[in-house]
Amino acid sequence: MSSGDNSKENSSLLQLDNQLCFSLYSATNAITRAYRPLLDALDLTYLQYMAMMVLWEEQSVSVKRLGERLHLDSGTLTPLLKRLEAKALVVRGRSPDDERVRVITLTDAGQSLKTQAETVPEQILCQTCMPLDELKQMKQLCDQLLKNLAR
Amino acid sequence: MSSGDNSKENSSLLQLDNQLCFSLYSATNAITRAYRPLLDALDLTYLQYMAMMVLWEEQSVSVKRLGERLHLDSGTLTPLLKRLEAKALVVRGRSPDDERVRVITLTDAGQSLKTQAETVPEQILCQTCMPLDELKQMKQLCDQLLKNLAR
DNA sequence: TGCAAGTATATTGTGTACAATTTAATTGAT
DNA sequence: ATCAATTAAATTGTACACAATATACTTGCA
Repeated sequence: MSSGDNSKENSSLLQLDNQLCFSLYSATNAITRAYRPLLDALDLTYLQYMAMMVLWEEQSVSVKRLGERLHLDSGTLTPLLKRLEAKALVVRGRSPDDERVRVITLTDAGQSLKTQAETVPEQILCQTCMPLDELKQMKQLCDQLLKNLAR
Repeated sequence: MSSGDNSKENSSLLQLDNQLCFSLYSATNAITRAYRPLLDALDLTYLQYMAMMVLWEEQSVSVKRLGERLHLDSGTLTPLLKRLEAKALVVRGRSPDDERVRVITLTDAGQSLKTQAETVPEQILCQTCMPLDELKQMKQLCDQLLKNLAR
């Protein structure tokens, strides 16, 4: 090989990290696909489901707060929240204290969707076919990575 | 609490898996963001970079083959490949054996971009601030998950 | 008090993902 | 040889992500 060791090292380095990033990326796409048929029954996308989870915990949040919880900005959240409002799952009000702030509040329909949603996690857990400790380990590593890359 | 243990169990179950899926999802978004400024220098998006990596390995692939490597379909790949062609990094030809098959081939410009790309992985590796063995472990867990969820 | 700086959300534009459908070429069974 | 079934890509439509910018409200200080 005319280019020798150096080219080989660069290639394998390229591969190592890419395998990691790409594995992460592919696993995320795969799990989103796994959720899809389950969430179709609730007429929610995966992101909408995540937003609803925050609301099921907090009842009422600002766009800023929701963005902090989901690590997303208003460019993603505004259209998402309009869709949830169109489905009558939330109301997009204003804070009386600060007219700039949108206050997203769960409706009764939004609240009652939680009962149906509670069957979802177990089904996904099942489909992963992985022991709980490995899933926990994975979560811990992802959280560490996210923290280290925090913008 | 009027709803008692059952509600508590459902909630924690809901949380466990969601923390996993959501951590995975957030980590993937974070790493894509980390790549962005580096890839901007190459005028590539993260997905375009991944497609180029397949091409740097294989020189020439069908859309089907590329889709198998990236776990994506023609709905995602066709517009992507048109963009790469518009940048003159690839040529979208046809197989002489089978006119249905698009054969994507690296151009000289596409090939020579590899040299610049070789500096990227190390920089990302650095930014993760994580030991290699943890990254490898993470990759292994993601690969297992992907395999178990394979469509 | 008035206005510059800051903050919260919305908008615009580009580029993924992917389901569903369409188009065009190939194959295989009769 | 022919045509139904299959296959490979492309198209259409919806919904994220996110950079860059715009808008509207609030705050703080001269």
